Amino acid sequence: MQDTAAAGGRERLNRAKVLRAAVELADGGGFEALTMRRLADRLGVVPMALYKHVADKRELLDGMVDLVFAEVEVPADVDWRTAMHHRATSMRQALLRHPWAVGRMETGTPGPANLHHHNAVMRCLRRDARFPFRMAVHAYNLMDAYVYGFALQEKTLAGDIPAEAARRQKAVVDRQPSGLEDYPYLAEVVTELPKTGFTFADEFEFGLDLILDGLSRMPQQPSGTTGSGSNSPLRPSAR
Amino acid sequence: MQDTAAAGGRERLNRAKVLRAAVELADGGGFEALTMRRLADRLGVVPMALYKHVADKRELLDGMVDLVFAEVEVPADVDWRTAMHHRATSMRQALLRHPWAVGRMETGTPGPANLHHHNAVMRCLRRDARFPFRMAVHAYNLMDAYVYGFALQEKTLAGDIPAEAARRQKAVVDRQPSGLEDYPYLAEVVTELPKTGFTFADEFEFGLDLILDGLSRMPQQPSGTTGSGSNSPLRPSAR
DNA sequence: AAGCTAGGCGTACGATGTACACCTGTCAAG
DNA sequence: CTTGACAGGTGTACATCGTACGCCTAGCTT
Repeated sequence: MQDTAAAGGRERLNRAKVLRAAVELADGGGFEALTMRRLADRLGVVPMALYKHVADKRELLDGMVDLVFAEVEVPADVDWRTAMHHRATSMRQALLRHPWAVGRMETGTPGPANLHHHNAVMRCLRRDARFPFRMAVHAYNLMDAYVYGFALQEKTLAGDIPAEAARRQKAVVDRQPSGLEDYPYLAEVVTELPKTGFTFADEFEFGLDLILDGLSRMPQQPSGTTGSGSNSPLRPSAR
Repeated sequence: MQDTAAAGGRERLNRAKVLRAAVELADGGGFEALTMRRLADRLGVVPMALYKHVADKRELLDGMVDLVFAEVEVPADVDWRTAMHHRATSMRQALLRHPWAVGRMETGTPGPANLHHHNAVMRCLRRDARFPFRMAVHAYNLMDAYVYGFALQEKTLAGDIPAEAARRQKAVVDRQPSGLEDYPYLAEVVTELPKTGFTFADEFEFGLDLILDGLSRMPQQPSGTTGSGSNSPLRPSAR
């Protein structure tokens, strides 16, 4: 069996090609553009041919998500705070490249890149940051929630496909005059925010730093490698 | 026109009934169970009848999301930290009741409850917490990202419909023996976490407190009503 | 030379959202 | 009381989706 072949010298399909094409398709046209039929078209093949390489659409998506995980870097040779900062921004960027993956990174059956990634993050938190087990879990959940949640916001506000947002933004504002007058604090956002040089990158950085600062203050930090904060051994205050 | 009537004494439909039934349907069977045909069935009506009350499925979903927003409380008569804590847990609980809404709260055209909610939160941050405008935006984005992201994690880990998770959990672990041996830090999570009395509620609380603590330390806080933290006027450290 | 098999093809089915035309009970206007 | 408009429920129909099932063939193994 070789790759060139079949009817007409066309190259044969394989799982990797299917997954890559699927990612490209979804990147270009959004999640709803990812259709078995369109994917088959793009590969010059009949829809049912895909099912020789993926069991069904769910499994296709699992494979695509694992490709995204493979793009996320978890550096191992730096202090934990730098590593976690890097992995967070790396994840955000991957999700910017693949908006269809937002909200789907932890659904379905995890692939090898997924497992590798989570293991690497836990290793960083346990071995490098020396968090006690339970604290490492806290930290992981907190960081993941923030990163995934931010990506979700960024996607829906900045637009899944770069057209939507403008339209939606306009639709809300155009519901004048009965619109923003009743909501002065919303009106402030609409009128003031554009003047501030708002960028999602800065916004992301702010929250990420605040979270990493908070984690740096948690107990069981090694004295040398910790971040900027003093490390008073405190849980976040009870309320 | 009265509500009883039409063919056979059956009560007439209206938008509110359609929306409520749609929410119940999605609550019970997950998002993919929400089908115009099933919804019509449940209302004892033919599918096309629904289109006299909602323009299309997108608008139906917009209306449903607004019902969820209406369930989220933003107390106005307490200090900002308490208010924000309450609104966050209130949002989390609403999303637990309506898992189909996770990741969809800010999509589509915002309804009145949505606008009211966002205005109330911004009012709390600007008027009560006295954050400078840009800081209020930072705070809002951070809290929202966390709450939405946490809800997303909780949904996919605990299961959209309460069956899934167990199956998925098992599927991963059962991929033995080539499974967890290569991932010692993941293995630790699988074996240790069940022993720790892990609950999502505690987990949520941890991150939320950390974030609110961090925000309490931000500049322009009034001296009296702030939370527990000291308020050194610092942005999160640059890195 | 024989035949096994991987992988592409064709057809077909049920489910979905919804366009369009129709039909009917209710109520306001005369 | 009659009439006509109209709000709202009905029926049919279509494009599109995922995918089950069976066939067909090229090329490798024996």
